[in-house]
Amino acid sequence: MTFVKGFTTGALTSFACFYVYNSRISTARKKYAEDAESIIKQNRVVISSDDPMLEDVNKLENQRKILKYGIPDKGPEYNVYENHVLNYDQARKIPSWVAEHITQDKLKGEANRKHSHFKPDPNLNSKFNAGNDDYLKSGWSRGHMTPAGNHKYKQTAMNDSFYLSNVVPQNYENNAGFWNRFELYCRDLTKKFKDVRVITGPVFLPDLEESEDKIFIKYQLIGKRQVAVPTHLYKVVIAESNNNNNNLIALGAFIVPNKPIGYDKQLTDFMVPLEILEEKTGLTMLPKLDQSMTKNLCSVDSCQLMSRDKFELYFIARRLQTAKNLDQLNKIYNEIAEKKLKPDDYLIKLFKEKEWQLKEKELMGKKHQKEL
DNA sequence: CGGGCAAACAGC
DNA sequence: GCTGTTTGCCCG
Repeated sequence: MTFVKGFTTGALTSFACFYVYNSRISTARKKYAEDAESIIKQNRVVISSDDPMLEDVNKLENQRKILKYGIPDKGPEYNVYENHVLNYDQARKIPSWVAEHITQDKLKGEANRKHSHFKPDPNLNSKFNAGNDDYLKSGWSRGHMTPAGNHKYKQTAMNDSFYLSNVVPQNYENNAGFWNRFELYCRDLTKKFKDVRVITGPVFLPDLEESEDKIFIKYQLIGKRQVAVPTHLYKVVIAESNNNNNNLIALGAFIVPNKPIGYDKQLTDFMVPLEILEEKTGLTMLPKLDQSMTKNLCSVDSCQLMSRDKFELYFIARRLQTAKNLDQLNKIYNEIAEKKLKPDDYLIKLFKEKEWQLKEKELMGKKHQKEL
């Protein structure tokens, strides 16, 4: 079947442009193009279904016309930072995924979050950037996707994680509690696995209990820029080791509600098949991974988060180290008894060291006052 | 570790 | 005068 149609001078020039500039046209293709050109010179364009090359040429010409003013741009496919890579969702003003590689070396170092500050990401199109004021007094915390604690080895890497391109509105209690323990668990995996890779991001899911015959996804928007509050957060964890020439790749996918999660819940309660996570996010997470070569993370590892006692002792230990005087030190230490926790040897040692240090300091202070 | 808030301060 | 940034102190 052959169609013959008239054409305008515009079509001729656009075709000529296409012909001149598209260097990808092969020699064989060139012949078709030349044929096409000779037909064009006769004021006719022939599109033939049994002439695939010519049809191709016409398709491309048509595409050029349709997209005369450019292709709608949803922003970069991904942005690269010192120690993480992410894709930013310009409509929701949050990342759609954040990828990172965790090793033991990266978890050691002097980088400290007190030297970092949340701020808009200067690498983004400012038109779509979120601001601190969007989060302020919104009722939601600024939750890191790749956590600050995964970048201890380098201050600039940690600073990068404080760009709001790496942040989503997260429930306070979830962020400080369950999610925090989840992140600690990921770091802990580096003790068993040489390489740990994690992809983290938001998910928007319908509340099936609330819906009846029709299903809706409902989510809050905060601030003047209307930053989207995800209903859930996900993590894909890939842990690898090659001990005894035996290459083990462990894979786990998790979807956690963006709300307080108690100690009664286990990490495995939130495990989902990767396919489900991919379906819900619209992302093929690991296109280059042969999944038949992987094992379930929670079958080769306990997937056990830190217990309540251990966790509370853990951050009491952190706070002990920041105590500035004996009064404060004792106050923090007394919390252990108040919460009916049993201090471990490490914590007792830490307290004694700090106590000695502060006593010394206060003694020096008094001596100094007397001299004056 | 994960966060916030308010006072003090600098700058226009 | 107001506004944005730093500092110190607070919590789970």
